[in-house]
Amino acid sequence: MDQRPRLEDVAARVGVSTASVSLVLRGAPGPSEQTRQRVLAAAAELGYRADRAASLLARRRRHQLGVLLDVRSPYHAELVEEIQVEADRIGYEVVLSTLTRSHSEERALESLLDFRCEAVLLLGPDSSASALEKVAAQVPVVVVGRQVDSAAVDVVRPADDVGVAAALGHLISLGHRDIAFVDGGKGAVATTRRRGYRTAMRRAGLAPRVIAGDHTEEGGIRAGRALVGSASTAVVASNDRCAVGLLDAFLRAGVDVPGAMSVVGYDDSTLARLAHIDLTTVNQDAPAQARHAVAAAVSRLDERRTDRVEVVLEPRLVIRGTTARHPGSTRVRA
Amino acid sequence: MDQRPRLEDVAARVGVSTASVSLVLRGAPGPSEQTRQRVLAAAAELGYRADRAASLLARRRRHQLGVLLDVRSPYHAELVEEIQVEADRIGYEVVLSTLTRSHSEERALESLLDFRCEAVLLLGPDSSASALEKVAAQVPVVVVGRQVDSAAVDVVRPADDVGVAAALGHLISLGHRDIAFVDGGKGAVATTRRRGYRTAMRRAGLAPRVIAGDHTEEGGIRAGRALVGSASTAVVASNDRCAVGLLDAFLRAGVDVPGAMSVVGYDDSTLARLAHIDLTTVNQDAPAQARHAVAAAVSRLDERRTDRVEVVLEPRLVIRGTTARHPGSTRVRA
DNA sequence: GGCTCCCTTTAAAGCGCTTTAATAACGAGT
DNA sequence: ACTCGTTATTAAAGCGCTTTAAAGGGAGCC
Repeated sequence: MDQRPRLEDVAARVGVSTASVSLVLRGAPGPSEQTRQRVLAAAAELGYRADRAASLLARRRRHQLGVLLDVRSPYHAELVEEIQVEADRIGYEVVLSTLTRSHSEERALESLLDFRCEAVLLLGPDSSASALEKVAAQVPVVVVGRQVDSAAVDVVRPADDVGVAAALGHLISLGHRDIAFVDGGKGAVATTRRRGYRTAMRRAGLAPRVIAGDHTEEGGIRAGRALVGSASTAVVASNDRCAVGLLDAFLRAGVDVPGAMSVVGYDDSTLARLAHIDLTTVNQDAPAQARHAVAAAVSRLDERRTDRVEVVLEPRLVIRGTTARHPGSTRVRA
Repeated sequence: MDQRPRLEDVAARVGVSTASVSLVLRGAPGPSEQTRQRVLAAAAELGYRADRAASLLARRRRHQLGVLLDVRSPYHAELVEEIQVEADRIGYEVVLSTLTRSHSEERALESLLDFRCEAVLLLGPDSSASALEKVAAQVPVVVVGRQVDSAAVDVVRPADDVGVAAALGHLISLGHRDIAFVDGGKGAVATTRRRGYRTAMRRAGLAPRVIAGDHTEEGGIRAGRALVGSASTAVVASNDRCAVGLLDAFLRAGVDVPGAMSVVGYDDSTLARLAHIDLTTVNQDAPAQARHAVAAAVSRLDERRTDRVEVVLEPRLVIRGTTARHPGSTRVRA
């Protein structure tokens, strides 16, 4: 067996046309029960599997969603899993494309377009609104996780400002005033969170303090060092990985968390849930985001929706062990 | 623009045949410089992108490698990144398929076959040797990360027994005798490591002690609880995530690591490198594995290799902060 | 001017499947 | 017996691209 069996081979074996075989294998109405049985038997014997490239080409509809992700992000992994499940449920296939050091966002996206996905879901993309619009002209685009100022793309995102504000509110209610924010870098998601922090601080009449950082543990560690000995008694990190870096730096510097310093993360990744870490953080409900994202794509495709959709999900503050009352205002066990 | 431009549209615009356009766009020899320029210009103007399904179908070769992974595994993420880079370099595309709760390994693999990947790389698959052989009858299969008793599939794997033995050797040289192992569950990779542990312990004349567990932090935490108060003074975990769970359990139980208990992980994931965790662990050189795996696939395809290849890479023990001398044999600062 | 020869271009035949319009088969109805 | 309706089956036309054999067009040479 050097060649895989083709539709024609199955047809020949049963003694019917390829059309009949095609109909049977896709469960389309038409073929009689007898034909159906014989075709199925023959297909099984030959180990026949349809060539997806050929079916895609012949079919008008492709029922295929492209997902752009960063395979190294645990948060994306969570989203992908949920997207996959949801797509499965409604009969769509999912094509994954990840960015790597040799595969820029643009490149990975092109790869998805070459597959002629009917729609693409972009997880936390950094592309500009105009770049996204260009893509949206070809295929429905759903951006997950960040805001996009464009009428052309659908957006499903957590209300980052609300999430950050909730984190801040929690800290403020604990008596903290000097609350720093560790930045997540130049990315779109990071930018929104930083802005949310600035706004919420201003509203509370507090002075914002943004420390440079990024969305990795390393960034958190560097920021943590910068914070040691500062006036800040609490800090919000742009994401959980960064927060873990902070915890690390504080641990090494002998800064007691949450005794002397409260820390809040963002994402509620599995990391945060570890008892070891037990991080107070903000949960973004990945399953709900996945469902909405898939629904947005599919409603464009199957229901010919044309108006823009923006789903903003309320994040939920998850209070764990890294936050406590302000050291000055405490004296609890006097 | 309701339809994307086709080859024919570009051809019409330039006033040449589709054949010429195809040749130009793929950089094939033939077309004159002038034609080339005009075609490229027209293609750019129209924003033309080839339909991959159509090209794949028309082309004999597909230059496409399928990768089966678990998107939630950080170790797989690392491998995928390297595979992607390597494939890029030699002009292959990569199709990703992940297992999720709705997408079993079998299902994800089928998906890859439907894409008519020329070869598939399976990251730590749990399928039986016979199931793998069935797949290998259709397409070259490279299993990454575990042993497979079959002449039909290529294997690229770390010498897990050597890695576990190295971990054990390190602990033994530190004076430990009661060294437990936290199991990784029923998976193939976990099985190999468990066996490696048993063998190495026997060789050293020590009594093995295997604690139930799995490859998650939760599993580590449970195992850690079971170990508290036991005779063991050191423990090797089946992977890093599990080791992190152990650390967590010990921390909460007030067991000093590495003072009273040494811990060794497996994978050298980014997790382990965190200063916070600073886990002694075993590095498996993901880039090298990725390179070998891609090379194995490609040599079957491009060089018509037919004999089996098994690459066994020596893992490297990375000593960090979670291991120390046996508490009894210490008295260092007497 | 006629004839090679080489370089460029193209017509046309698929790749393996889907889909539609048409055909065949077969009773039922009158 | 003949028409009409149904239902089962298939021939054939693509889907958008690649590829090969053959055509076209000069340039160079005698």
